[in-house]
Amino acid sequence: MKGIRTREQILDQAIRMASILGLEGLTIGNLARTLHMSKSGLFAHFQSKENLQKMVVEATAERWVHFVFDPALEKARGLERVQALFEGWLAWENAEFLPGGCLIMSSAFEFDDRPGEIHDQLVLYQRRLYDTFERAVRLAIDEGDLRVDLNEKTFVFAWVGLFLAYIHRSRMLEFDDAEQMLRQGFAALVERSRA
Amino acid sequence: MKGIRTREQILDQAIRMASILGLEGLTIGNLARTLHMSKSGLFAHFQSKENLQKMVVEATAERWVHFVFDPALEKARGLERVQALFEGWLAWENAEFLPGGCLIMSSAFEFDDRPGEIHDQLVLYQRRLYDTFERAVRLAIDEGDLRVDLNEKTFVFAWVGLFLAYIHRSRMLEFDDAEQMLRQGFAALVERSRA
DNA sequence: TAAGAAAACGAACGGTCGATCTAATTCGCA
DNA sequence: TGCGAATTAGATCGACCGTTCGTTTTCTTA
Repeated sequence: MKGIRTREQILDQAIRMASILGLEGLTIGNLARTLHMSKSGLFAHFQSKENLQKMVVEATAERWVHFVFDPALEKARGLERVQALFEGWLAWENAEFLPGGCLIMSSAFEFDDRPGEIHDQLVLYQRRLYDTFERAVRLAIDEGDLRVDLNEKTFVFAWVGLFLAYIHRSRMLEFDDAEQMLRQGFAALVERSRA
Repeated sequence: MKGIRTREQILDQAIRMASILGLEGLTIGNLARTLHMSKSGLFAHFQSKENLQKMVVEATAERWVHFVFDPALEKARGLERVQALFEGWLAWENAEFLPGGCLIMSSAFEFDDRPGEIHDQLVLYQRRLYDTFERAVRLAIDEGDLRVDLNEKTFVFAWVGLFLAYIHRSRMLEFDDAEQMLRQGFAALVERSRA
């Protein structure tokens, strides 16, 4: 019973560290030291490093659903829901439990050339994210908010691009106009996609 | 004399490996093994791991200038040069000497939360890339190819975003329509920016 | 071609990695 | 309260990390 609770705490901290150091930079010794635990005691909760990484990715994906997807689902289908996904994803990127930013996206760039189960798992969640967004855009078209000749894949491609450029500009270049440029870019994307 | 030549070969291979494994994933032992050298013999060329990483980044940036920037400079200022930068950067991303893709961009996502000299060096080159692109767009405006009310930062922000989305879609999601979507997205960006 | 410089080598260092034991502790529940 | 199970600690393993050392090989050139 207690084990489950501590495992949650471990995963919580592991997500924090992985968002900064990456899934490979995350080490069991460092994680245990931060949590004032022994390496072996922590290790017992997971059976391998790779398993820990998997669980970190899975727990992060679950949080994403709760933090970004579920609230947007409560909005009416159409442009309103698309906007909610946009705001939710942006808030997610800057959430206090992800000090290094969206772990799913940064892990994608980390593991794009490293085959294995983690890679496959990440691909799965990336595609779900695209599917989620494309479905919301498709509904916005059906609802009459966006142009009928709009390609939802094109829309989401540009959307993800703006988001990645935002991450790059805010985290790497440390320009403080990054959020403004993201919002402006997305607003323009929406405007030229309106019905 | 010979040392310089071997160091070039080492850096050549180091760039290859770093583009796949990242600057941290690159290890001296692995690099030496691949080149059929001893660790110590290779190490003598650089004085530390960090120094090797710095030289890898510097050598990559030099190549970028030769591969992307210089050819574009031979084009006439204006939209033609912007297009040349676009094509050059895309060819760079898929160049055979960068099997893992653009090292500058992937390193940026790797080091965005790791302070130090490498981070600062990367920031410098990132900003140069933005400056280069923005200057080319500015010239295209001055030449009358693009709208006078166009903000070159906004244009480049969207451009970089499309490029990052392309990397993500082609390398991570492994969708084969990535290049098509990039070209289509960039062409649309140019079209709505025309004078 | 012989001498000095440059380059590469092999062995070893302290440290950390993930992983595996056994022993001690703590927990849940009859 | 006490017992069995679940959980944590501690010691240790082999592998690899970056780094240093003294030595040997290879190159350069006088």
